[in-house]
Amino acid sequence: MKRQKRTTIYDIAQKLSLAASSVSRALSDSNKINAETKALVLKTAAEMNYQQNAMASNLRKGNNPTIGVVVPRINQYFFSNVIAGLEEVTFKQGYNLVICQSNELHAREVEGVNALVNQNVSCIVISIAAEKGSFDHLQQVLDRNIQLIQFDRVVEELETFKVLNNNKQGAYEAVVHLIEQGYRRIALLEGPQELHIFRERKEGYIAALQEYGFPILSELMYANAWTKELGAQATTQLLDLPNPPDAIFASTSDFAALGVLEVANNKGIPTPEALGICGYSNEPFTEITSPSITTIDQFSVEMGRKIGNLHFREMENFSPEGKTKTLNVRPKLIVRNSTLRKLQ
Amino acid sequence: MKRQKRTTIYDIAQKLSLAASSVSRALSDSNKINAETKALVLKTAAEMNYQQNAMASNLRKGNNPTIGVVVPRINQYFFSNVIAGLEEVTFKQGYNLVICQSNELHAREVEGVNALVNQNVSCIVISIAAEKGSFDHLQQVLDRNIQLIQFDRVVEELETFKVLNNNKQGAYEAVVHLIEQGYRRIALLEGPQELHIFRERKEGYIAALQEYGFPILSELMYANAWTKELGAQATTQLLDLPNPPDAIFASTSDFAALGVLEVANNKGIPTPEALGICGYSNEPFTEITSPSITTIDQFSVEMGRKIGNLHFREMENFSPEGKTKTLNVRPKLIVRNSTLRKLQ
DNA sequence: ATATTTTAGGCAATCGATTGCATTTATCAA
DNA sequence: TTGATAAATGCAATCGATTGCCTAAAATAT
Repeated sequence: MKRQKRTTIYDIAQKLSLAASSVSRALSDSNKINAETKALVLKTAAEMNYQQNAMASNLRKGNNPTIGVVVPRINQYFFSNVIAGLEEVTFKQGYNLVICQSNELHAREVEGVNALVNQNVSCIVISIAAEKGSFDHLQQVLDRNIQLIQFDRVVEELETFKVLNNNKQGAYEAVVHLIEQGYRRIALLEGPQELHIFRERKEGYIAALQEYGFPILSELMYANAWTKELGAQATTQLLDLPNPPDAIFASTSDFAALGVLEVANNKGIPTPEALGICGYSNEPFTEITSPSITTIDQFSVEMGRKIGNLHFREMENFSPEGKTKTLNVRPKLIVRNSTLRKLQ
Repeated sequence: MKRQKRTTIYDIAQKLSLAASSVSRALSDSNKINAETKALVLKTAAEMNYQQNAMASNLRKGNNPTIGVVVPRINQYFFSNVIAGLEEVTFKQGYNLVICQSNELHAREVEGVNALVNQNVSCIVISIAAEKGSFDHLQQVLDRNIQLIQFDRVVEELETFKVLNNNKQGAYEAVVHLIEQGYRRIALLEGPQELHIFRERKEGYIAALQEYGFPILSELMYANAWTKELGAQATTQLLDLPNPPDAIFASTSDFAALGVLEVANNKGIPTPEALGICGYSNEPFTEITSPSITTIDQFSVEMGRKIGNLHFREMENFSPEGKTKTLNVRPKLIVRNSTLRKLQ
């Protein structure tokens, strides 16, 4: 295994009888170098197959042009799309993206964040795990003057940049739509209330009902139904009520909505006629179920781009006062057949 | 913006009146250090909020415990799952994962690979872009003695580790299944033949037909149908043939199969009775279409884990002769309603 | 009590690129 | 022709951690 050493600027310098500093200047396109020399260095570097050692450069410059990302799961539609959008922006800027997944576990989240701090990344982008714990690890990021951008699931009390969906708004619009379609007993599938996104969605649900003068009935609010199976289970119980709902808003996810739909289909309850169903996230599959599922689009790729742009814009004119800036992405209701009783 | 300097080993050394080397030894758990001293250093480091500077360490040690990944699209089901599986393994080993997407463009792939080489990562994991070009960039990786693991879509002529699905096998099994279900004119939707995975699937299709004595009919093989739209278009044309197929194997993707299904549904052609449909990849949605779609599972998360394990195993007992090792992941046919005419 | 081995810790070079400052060379003005 | 200025290049320190080599002290053997 012949380990051919990498070419360094010293190798180039020696070959050209120059100082390493000149080579460095030529490569970094400094203006303190003669045009001819620069051309010569560039040519020689290419010939010698030179590739800069990023670690040396970063060490000396004291910064690492890298953005670290920590998400619960990489292979979840929403997150993988955010990452895709973010990567688009970071790549254009010549930045790298380092990715960790927390698997919804707090301990892994902490480990991931620390690893990124060690790398001295210039920014950490995070959506916190469902399993909440202390947020010392995030405070540390701030103390070290590493930019912190939280998105979607955030620690509210921490003063950082935040990029959020307006969850209350999304839920509100969904429920208003259900009411306008003539549904009168609208049930809610809730997510874990430790996460503010689920609290906000619940608020939106309540706000809409109140605005239209509907009662808020606790028997129609079902806690912790955020998978397909739990959604199905919740549906079975809700439909067994003496006075069952005529619509179910699965505010947790489209997967929960899918569980609802399956139960309805199995029981022969026609959707949308006898039961309206609305999900959250606009997963690709919602378009192709029968009937297709009404849901809320979160513009995930766009959200990723927004995060990236936020970082690079702040880098330039970093404003100490702006540390807490919050960007809101307005979600959009996607009306499909599972709630469409009336012609629009 | 007060920029409080990071604590370094020198700070700790000074505080304890020790040499930096001793601090380093204590932190790296060397055996050349007294147990008490070690404990003291560890305690002080924690108090002073010390975090190692990974760049300095990596520079000195000449390696970067990082695996770089280049895939066409991060947010594609198959790839995001492979990455998730890979991350699982790399994280356990304390390795980082750096991710780039090529967007199917050769130029971006080259840029991404070069960025990773600059970072001096210890391994590059790649699935090449559909837009093929020279593979000098990959040759360079090898020349620099960085491990290269190709997966799924590979440059065959390059001697590297490869982790593959047995595409021929998968396609073969699918077509045999169709034949056993009584389908007699089985059409094939092909992907770009520059990519070997699509060539192999075609081979599997042909092999199955031949084995059962069926003719290979070029009019039933439709090139480049690898999106939903192209799949639908292909189906329309195939069904307009004087002697149309009674089954369509969308070897390119489940999305193409979905396009087939939609056309069939629109035309009122019953599936699976009059038209059998089989996709490829086992996308989540194939389970919930009506009818559900028969497809081939690629064990993507498992594939990611295999890639990671391959790297770490080879690191230990690196065997020069083993440079070309190929791991095959055997795909599995998932039979669903879109091809099920007979009771099993 | 002396010689030998272990153990703990210090010194200083090193990884490769960058950069402030010093120096040389070229250019121009007087 | 000489002095002043600008341009190009060299020198050497630096970023922070690691590690080979060396020395002093402690532990063990003779």
